[in-house]
Amino acid sequence: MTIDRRAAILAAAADLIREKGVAAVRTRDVTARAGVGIGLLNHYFKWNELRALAAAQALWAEIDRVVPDAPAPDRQLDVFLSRAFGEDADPLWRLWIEVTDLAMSDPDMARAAEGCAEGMVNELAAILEQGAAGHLWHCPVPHAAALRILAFHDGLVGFVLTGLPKVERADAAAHLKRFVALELGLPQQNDHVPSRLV
Amino acid sequence: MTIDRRAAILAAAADLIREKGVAAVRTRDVTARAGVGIGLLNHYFKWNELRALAAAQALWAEIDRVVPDAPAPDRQLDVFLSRAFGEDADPLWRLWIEVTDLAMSDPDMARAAEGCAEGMVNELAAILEQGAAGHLWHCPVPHAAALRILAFHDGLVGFVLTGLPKVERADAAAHLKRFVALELGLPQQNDHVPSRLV
DNA sequence: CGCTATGTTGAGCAGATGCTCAATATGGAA
DNA sequence: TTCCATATTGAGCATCTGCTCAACATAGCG
Repeated sequence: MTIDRRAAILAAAADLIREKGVAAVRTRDVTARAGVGIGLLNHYFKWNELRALAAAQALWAEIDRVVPDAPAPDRQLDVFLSRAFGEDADPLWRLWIEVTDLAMSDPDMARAAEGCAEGMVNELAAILEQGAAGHLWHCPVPHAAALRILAFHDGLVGFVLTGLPKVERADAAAHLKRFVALELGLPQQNDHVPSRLV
Repeated sequence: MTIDRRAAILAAAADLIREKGVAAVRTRDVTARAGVGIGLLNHYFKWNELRALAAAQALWAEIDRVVPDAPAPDRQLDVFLSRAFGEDADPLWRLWIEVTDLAMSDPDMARAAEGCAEGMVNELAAILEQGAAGHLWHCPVPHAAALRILAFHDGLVGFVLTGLPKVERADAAAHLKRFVALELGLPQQNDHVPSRLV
């Protein structure tokens, strides 16, 4: 039995996408990294398919790297909020922006990224639901609340990463914390939200 | 004095970008539309510069088309909210997503789009400030509030247009209305926000 | 008219890139 | 060992695309 070179090609593509972004990766880069001939890539994949599968795999890998487990829902939420605009998470969100942009015109990409998007919402919704069940906060419709929080976060992340418009990371984090507190009926912690922002 | 063919090239590029998106437009498309030779484009511009200038011009044109004037700030806000997720506005937001994505790796694009981004924030901030001055609502820091509202809107628009994750236009509009009402201390209008969402 | 400066043209260049396909290697069955 | 199906290779093809540059057109001036 030979090594599974199909999987090697997919893994190489995902690695390269994490390193250079989706748009910058070429078929030749992938086959070189995987240590196989150019022809083999086209034997197993069409480039659009491979790129979409690899991008989704890269997204999951970044999500796993950025969103670690925590014991209790309130700790999980703290971790989410404190890492939301950290530079550690930049690769994830750069990739996310690129993938969603491509998904507008590439059906393969749209299909492949579907699971990631739903996964992110569901993961946050689960945290919110657990916290609500444990009376840590109030959250009648966790899925909808998760959607809102992620939408706000997504928008702010775009601002921070593109500078359109220019927003400081710390300000973005403060905005998000304030929104989440509002959303969950938690008391505002004014040390986190400078009066210049609200 | 000859016709200003430089302006014709820029205008043709902007038109094509509005029709097909930034990524789909080629130098040859632009010169053909402008009715000039290929060489003239390169005489007056570098392609990256032209693309960035034209994209910014296209953005402004879409903004002007989607955001008309209204007499009073509360009417302006109503118009903003009711059009925020209308299909009329799709071209604007598709373009916006593409431009911000490109701005991450293209300094020309980032510089050209800067004004658009600041303009959108300032325009909304002005509305919020006027409304606050007229005691229509409460808004201590209009610029920060405008930033938050646009960030939330941007995030939701991305969800609606890419389907990552899938969100209905009507739900997105309801979420945004609720967010704005919360932000401005307005009473919630429950007919606009189904209980399924909150 | 001749002369010069500026405006304009488009065939063709150079480089990039996904993909083909004839040739070759490999592994297992008979 | 022989044979065949499958795996694998990479030079080369076809296409695309921004840009060059030698040639040509035009307008203003003396």
